[in-house]
Amino acid sequence: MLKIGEFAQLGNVSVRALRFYHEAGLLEPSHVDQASNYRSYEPRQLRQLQDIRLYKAVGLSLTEIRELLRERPSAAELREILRERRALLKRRIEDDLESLARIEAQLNAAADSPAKQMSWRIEMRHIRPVWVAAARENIRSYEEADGLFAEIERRIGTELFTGKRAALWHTCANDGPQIDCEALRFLKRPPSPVRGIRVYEMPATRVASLFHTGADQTIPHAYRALHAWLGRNGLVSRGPKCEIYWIESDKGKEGESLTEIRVPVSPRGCRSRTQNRAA
Amino acid sequence: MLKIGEFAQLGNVSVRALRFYHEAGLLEPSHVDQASNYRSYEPRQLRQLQDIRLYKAVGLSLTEIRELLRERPSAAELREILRERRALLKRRIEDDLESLARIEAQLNAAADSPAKQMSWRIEMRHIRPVWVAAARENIRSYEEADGLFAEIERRIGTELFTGKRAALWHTCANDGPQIDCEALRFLKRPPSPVRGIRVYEMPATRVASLFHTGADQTIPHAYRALHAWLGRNGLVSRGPKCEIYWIESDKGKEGESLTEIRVPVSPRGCRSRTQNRAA
DNA sequence: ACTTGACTCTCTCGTTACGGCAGGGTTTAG
DNA sequence: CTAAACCCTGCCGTAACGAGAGAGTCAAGT
Repeated sequence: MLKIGEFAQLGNVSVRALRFYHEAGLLEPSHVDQASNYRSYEPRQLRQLQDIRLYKAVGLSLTEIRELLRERPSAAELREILRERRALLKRRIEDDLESLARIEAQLNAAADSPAKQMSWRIEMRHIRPVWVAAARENIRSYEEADGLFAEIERRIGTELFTGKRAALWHTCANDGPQIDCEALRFLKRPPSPVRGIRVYEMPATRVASLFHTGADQTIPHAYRALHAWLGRNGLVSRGPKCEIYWIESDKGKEGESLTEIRVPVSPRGCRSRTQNRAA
Repeated sequence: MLKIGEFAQLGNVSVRALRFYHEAGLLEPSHVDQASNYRSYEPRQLRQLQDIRLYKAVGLSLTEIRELLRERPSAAELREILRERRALLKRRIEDDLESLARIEAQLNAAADSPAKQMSWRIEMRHIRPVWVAAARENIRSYEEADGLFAEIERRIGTELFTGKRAALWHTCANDGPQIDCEALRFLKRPPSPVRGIRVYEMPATRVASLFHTGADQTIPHAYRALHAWLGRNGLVSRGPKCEIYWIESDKGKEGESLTEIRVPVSPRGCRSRTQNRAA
């Protein structure tokens, strides 16, 4: 019979932890004095304490450990649990390393343009599938896009809209004389069929996303930064870029505007039929 | 000006988190309505939110992030921080993998002797340096060790003792006719010089430790398990094993006894002059 | 003007696995 | 007999929010 202090020392845990395990039903002292409430433990209980520490080291929570102790699992079951844990751990490690790499890329980006002081935050995002109404046309100037939006808004009740205006740029001025613009509105739900307007569900995608604030002239800078970032992160664009006009500024006060640029990406070396020259 | 919900959506965080960041002084809304307490944010604040998420991804605490945001660090400083984090992460990963490996070894140990049902828990422990009083002699039978303990106890006041009796077995019955036993008592502090008894400080060591309960006859099983475990973990013994008699049983009720066995170890391939044949 | 639904506010509690007190009883060695 | 060393219960604090209650606000449609 050991007092709690000795038992704690032998088991390499704190007295406080032992009391906690008692309260949590993980390790019941073999005897509790009626009068003084002193706990005592028997030598053989050391084994159970060591088991608890073992499970803790694998990353199990005390609740899970309690279950395990109750069920007295076989070695095979233990190995199974261990395998799961190992897999989980490896995933976590990979995630960590990946995010570290991206952060490093971000820092390098900052170093690339130290004079500019303007460095962009670019993130990967998972986009859920969403229903859209679209009007696509070849236009000669960016201003003509307004007409496309107007057409969507004429054909579809505004009460179905969610979010703001957006556009897919299948081809832009950089790529040649043609500007192939698909004006978009996001919809709350699949609408009843509409004539004159294409309505479809955009599939889920992974995109690199960048937010641009301020005057529209600086948007090309943002694009250059985005493409540089893609290169550093071993990614390639695999479709038309999407702009979402979260805040559209009135002429004169352009500082207010907020535009999100999304480029669907896949790892370099991954071929896709939807690959776009524009990217 | 964005309402908190929109801002949260654009920044990929929860409304709750934004309120929390406000309270914590991480991200002050650009405006709070006097009457309704509604928070509003400006588009440019998105950048700061993204920074926060970036730092969080590196593993910084919100407190640290707050400092960082206040100090507006240069890219070079950021890289420094990142390097630290990366190092820390790598250490953590290695630790995790190491403990996983040990646990797997433990499971294999259990598989080795499924019939026995008796599987031992073996752990690595770091032993702090400690002062000891020792009496060492070649003896012919284990019972003679009692005499050595008696001698220590005669020569040194018992008020200096801490812990229980222990013994270093430089040579044991397995190794030949000679049993080279060093009886030990741990001391609270370095004592004044004593004649007739060797007193010295045992250095810090890493040991593999195993607790044995029950009848003394099963101790050899424990030793075999311990050596098997060392083999599986790529460790070799590098000195005399130490037994600590935490509970010494009276004859008749041997179930109560508790003996710790410690073997000082080093990674395989690591040579040492104190290497002992007995191990 | 009224309602409805979508937002928003503050406040409190819950989470994990204990650590660190305070305030008071117990054991043990000298 | 007393002092030191243990032990007890009970309460608060941790990090970073999530969940939910209960109440106030906003925008749109009737």
